[in-house]
Amino acid sequence: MSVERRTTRQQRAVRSAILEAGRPLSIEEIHEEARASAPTIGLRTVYRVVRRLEEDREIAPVTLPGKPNRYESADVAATHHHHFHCESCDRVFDVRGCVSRLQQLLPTGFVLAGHELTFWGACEECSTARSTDGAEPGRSRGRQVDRA
Amino acid sequence: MSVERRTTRQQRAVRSAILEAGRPLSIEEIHEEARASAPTIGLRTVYRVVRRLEEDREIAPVTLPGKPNRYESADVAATHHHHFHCESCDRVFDVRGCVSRLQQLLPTGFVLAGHELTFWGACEECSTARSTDGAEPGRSRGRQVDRA
DNA sequence: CTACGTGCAAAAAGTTTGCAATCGC
DNA sequence: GCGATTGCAAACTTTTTGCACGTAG
Repeated sequence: MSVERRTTRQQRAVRSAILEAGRPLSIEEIHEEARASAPTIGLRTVYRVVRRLEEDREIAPVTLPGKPNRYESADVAATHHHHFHCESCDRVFDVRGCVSRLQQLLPTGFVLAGHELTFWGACEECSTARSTDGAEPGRSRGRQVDRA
Repeated sequence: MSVERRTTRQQRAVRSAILEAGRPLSIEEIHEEARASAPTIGLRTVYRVVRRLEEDREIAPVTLPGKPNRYESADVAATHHHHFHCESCDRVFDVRGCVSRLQQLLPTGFVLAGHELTFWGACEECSTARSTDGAEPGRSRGRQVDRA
């Protein structure tokens, strides 16, 4: 019945990459991050582990307009929030809070099941870099950026 | 110098399909709609005409999470609004109005360039159909659904 | 007379899979 | 040792484009 589950270095690498990122990661970002602790890990494995984590409800997909899915901790996803896409470094950040009275925007008869609010622009690092000397934060390690 | 421009039946079919739909259409929807007035039109032509209309700023792309682009009249796009995706019939409708004070949701230092608010659920036709007898509005001709 | 339209094949981009070698347990 | 797991390359999907040739403004 139950499928045997083995815990491998690769699985741990993928899991912690996502859970500790503090922001939604794309498959490629997960791959890069996971290579730090499992240098030989291939895309094949990243996709499979991500899928399994998703099935196990440990992580949740984040869909953005025009972009492939990203993934974040299911715990984070459970708290209603939205996303900011930095057009400069292509990273995505969580944005706490939301707006109210959305249903009233809809035409009569429409049943609201959910919504997604996506912001875009420049993240703190990129806007700072550009206004000072034009350096590209680009590939720097993502960190949690959130304020009270 | 100037490029000769010929007006063909196919071009007119694509243009009016989009401009008169009253909601954003996918390439496939445009294709279907255009076939009504230009029965032999191929997908290749739809893509090319849509691109040209986009370059000429007659229409504007609408990007939704996880979906291919749709297109709507540039005039409509010029008025700030958002979109509702019906999960039942897969059509997208315009939603007038917006919410305020968005910048204050962002972390300090983030520069906001734009945002997109996408709703999903059941449109009027689909929610009505399901609550009465379960009929599928599905492929019915799209019409403007908007209220004051 | 050329720009335009068409069908088809195949490129991009992203994701998934076949299968032999590997390595937890 | 056994079989789940891995990793590379290749297959797949979906959307978009290049080409060669016929059509039509």
